[in-house]
Amino acid sequence: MGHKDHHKTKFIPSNAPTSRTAKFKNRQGLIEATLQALSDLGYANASVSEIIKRARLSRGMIHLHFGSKDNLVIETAKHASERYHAFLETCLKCAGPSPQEQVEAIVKHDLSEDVLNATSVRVWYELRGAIYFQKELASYSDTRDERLRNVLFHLFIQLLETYGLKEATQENAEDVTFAFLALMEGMWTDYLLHQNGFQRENAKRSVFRFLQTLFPDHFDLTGAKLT
Amino acid sequence: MGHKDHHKTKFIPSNAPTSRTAKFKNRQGLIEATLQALSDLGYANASVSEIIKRARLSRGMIHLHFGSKDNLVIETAKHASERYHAFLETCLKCAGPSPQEQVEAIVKHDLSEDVLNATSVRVWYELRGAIYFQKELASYSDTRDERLRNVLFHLFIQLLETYGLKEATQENAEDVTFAFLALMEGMWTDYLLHQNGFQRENAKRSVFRFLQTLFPDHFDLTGAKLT
DNA sequence: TCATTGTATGGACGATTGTCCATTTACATG
DNA sequence: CATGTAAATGGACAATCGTCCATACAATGA
Repeated sequence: MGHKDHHKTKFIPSNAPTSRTAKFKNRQGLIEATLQALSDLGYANASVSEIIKRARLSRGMIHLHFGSKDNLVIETAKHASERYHAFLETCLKCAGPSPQEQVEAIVKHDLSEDVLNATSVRVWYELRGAIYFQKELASYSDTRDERLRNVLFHLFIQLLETYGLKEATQENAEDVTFAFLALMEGMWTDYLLHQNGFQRENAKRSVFRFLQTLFPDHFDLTGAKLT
Repeated sequence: MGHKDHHKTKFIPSNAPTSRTAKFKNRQGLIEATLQALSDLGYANASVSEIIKRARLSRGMIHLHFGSKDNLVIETAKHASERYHAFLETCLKCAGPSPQEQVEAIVKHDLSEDVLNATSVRVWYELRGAIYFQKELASYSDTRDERLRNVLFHLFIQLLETYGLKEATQENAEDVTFAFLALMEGMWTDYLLHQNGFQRENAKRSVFRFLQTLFPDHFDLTGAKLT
């Protein structure tokens, strides 16, 4: 069949249809509403009723767009994960090329208000808790995954080579990476548990103090030292 | 009233009744079953039915012993929290008195199989997630609370005074405490997310490497240095 | 303008939730 | 052994859960 598109609208199949964009907007709205509900009520209480109330849509929409509630939650986790990594990517691109500047960018990203805020931290915790009975979530609820781990490993290898408070062994770099990630992760937990007392600046200083101890030539208490 | 106890059983109101101990045993059983259910199914799916199935008791028991399911969960959190702190206390008592040995004891406690195991970590995560809509849980689901924080703060002050890679300022000790706690916390999260790949020994070495960097005279990769 | 198509609505459904209570069971005492 | 009290049972209850579908709506193409 190809004989019948003789005066179709120039092969622009469906460019302007407001319904398409409206559909997408509703889909997006459901995901945002799920994030909101997870944050407000936790996984246990984020029911279909609560989600559609926040999305200002009707019951059926979840089934229409996602097939099931489980699927909606998975797509929500996917969305959150992608947003996290996309923003991180941007931060790394904007920062200077030196390893210490790259590490600094990661710290600042992870402690920024865009990433470390009441809603996100809650959502990450809820999603991680749900991994056990919703295995598909595992791949989307680990922000410190292999990707980030590898980036950091290579940055620390470089730093260890430049300066040697320790020798630049494989094991050293692995340990530093491991400890650094655990440290950042722990900051998030601290934020979750002590949201009132948490001081973003203290957290940042504490991390840079850790880095300064390891690499006195490359870091000080405010971030990367430019050499 | 008072004229009628002339030959009551010597004021021992109910000493030997096996029913009392049986009741206590059932109460304890419900708490253990709740821990199990939280670990197996998560907070969202740990229903009354699932809990009593594990406790091998009848529906009504939860209401009899705890008044409500919410209350049962709170008591369970309390129980877990007390167990954690009691064991920590024991570890600190058994360890040597020097600050580096005390810190070592804390590390080994927190990374021991008694504390860091599949069930516990799951339960802590679930309980923390539930804080937002069950505020009472907050006081029981933070293992790294003020108590532990103060103990560590004073240990690090001592260590900073003995040896000065940094000066023994208030701020320094606070930062070290903060970072140390975050580091330990992060280990737990890593365990939760990568249970298969997690190596207890690597985690321990990583922590001691961190401590060694800060206090080269007091720690090496295997723990406290005895001087 | 009138069909056709895909989107959106909200009520119905059975299953399951937590709570409660009328019974039954077990045990200590008279 | 009979009696009374505390412990334990398991079914009834309304409320809510997630799923699904008959219906209504809006936009597109002939």
